[in-house]
Amino acid sequence: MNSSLQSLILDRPDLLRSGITSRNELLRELFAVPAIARELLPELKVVSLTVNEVLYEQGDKLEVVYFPLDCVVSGLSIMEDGTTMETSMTGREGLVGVSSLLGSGRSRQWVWVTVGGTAIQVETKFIEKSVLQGEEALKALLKTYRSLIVQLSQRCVCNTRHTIMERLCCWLLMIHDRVGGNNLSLTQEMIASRVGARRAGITVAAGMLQAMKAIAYRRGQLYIQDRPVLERTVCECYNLMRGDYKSPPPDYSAFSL
Amino acid sequence: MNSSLQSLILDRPDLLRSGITSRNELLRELFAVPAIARELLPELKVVSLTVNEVLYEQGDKLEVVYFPLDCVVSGLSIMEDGTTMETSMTGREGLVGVSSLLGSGRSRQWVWVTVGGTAIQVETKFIEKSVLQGEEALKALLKTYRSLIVQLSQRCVCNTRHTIMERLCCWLLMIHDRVGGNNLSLTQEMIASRVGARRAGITVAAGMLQAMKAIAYRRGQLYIQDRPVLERTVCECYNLMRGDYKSPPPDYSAFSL
DNA sequence: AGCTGTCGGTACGATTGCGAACATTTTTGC
DNA sequence: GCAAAAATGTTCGCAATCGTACCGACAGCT
Repeated sequence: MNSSLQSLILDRPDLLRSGITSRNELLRELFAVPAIARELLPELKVVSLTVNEVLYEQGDKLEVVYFPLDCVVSGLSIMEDGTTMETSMTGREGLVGVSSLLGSGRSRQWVWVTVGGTAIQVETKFIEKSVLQGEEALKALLKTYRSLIVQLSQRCVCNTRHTIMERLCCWLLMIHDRVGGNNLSLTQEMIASRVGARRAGITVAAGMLQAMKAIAYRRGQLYIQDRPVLERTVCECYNLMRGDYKSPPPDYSAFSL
Repeated sequence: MNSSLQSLILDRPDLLRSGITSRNELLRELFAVPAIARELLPELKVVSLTVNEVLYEQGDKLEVVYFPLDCVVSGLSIMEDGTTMETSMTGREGLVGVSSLLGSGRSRQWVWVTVGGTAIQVETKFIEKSVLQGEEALKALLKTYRSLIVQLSQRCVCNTRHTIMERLCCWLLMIHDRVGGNNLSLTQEMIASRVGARRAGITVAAGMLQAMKAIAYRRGQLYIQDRPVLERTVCECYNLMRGDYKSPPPDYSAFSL
């Protein structure tokens, strides 16, 4: 990173605090190109996203995109009967609102925050500009498209053929990968809407995981107690999806939250 | 279309016969840009794809892509237990092998031909060149990414929450949209592997559709007898996916097959 | 004509998960 | 402190689907 860029960053204590330069993998990749970094940097905004916050409704114009730092955002389909189902999740490995780029610019889904935290918000037009500027940004963004496609395909398979128990493990591991910590604020109701099952179904499966000492659960607080147990219980789907965003093990010791 | 382009096409009776200039919607869009048309035209190859032909295996390098004209190609996941499931299908509205563009260039899935027919084959590198050349090609291709994402999301929901009957209707309508005709060569075994159900389950559902006079079935030959009945029986998913590739009603009268 | 493999129809028990309750406990708001 | 709301635990009957198997019909081949 050259010195003019360095000074630009030093002017933004908010960004420094958020750990922007390394916590979102896609953003880090974009910033590896100095020209893009210089152009995007002044446009970044650190925002705090809270659980159940709605980022886009179906049909909304996508005017901003988000690079999650430690939050997880879900793409939800809401069916005619009112039940909701998560089809994808995005965390620090990707970008929320990719669909906005160079297209109709309207959301096809509801996009809700599943795990609250911090994200970098940028107006879509600035990202678009980077994409058209050079091959690097385009490649990085196409990679997130592909990542999304892999996730969607596998979840399609998983939801059709695997048990609630397996799907729950899968989902928990995916969340765990995206959040830096073992404590998760998640109600069973919420998990149910994400995994695509009844709340009562989650209660039973989560109960078994508790009995196996894999997780501990208490009123909206879920603690990942023994991840290896989850990894042994999960179906093949997890590893296939994981392979696509394989990231270095989270290490946040460098950041003061 | 300017005259030099015209003469280029006239030099290729094979392409003319295949109806290339209008039968694949994405290709038509790309050809609207004269520069791209001029560059791609000499590289196009008309190929005939037969049922169950494997276009890519998982891990294959994607060296060619296909623009289906009247065939349908499926992206399949093969699970550890050997069962297969379709997660996406592509016909004349799109491009097979999009994932190849500007990325690892390796397939993440098995890609099989579900309905045989004709397609235009192009080496990946030529398409890549077009994409990097101007915004139009990029936009057109990103649109197919989005289309794929919409299909995958909706199938994710559909497979999880809807009955085999609804899913079967959905799948048949999607195939029907992509093929110019009411006669389909499809065994129940094959449909089962696409819809993600047992063969016996398909027999029952297809039996009901026969009783409703929606389809007629005889040893690997399926005839769409009354499409409106299918449309009344299908779940909301079909229309949501359909909305994304809404194309003019197929009219092949202009082509001699 | 006879053999063989494919395809479709059918059956049956087992299982999973659903829909809809209701009970209990904890948190929250007043 | 108390009522209301939220979160979890539990139950029951039922529908959908699975796994598996068997049978008959048909098509292609010799």
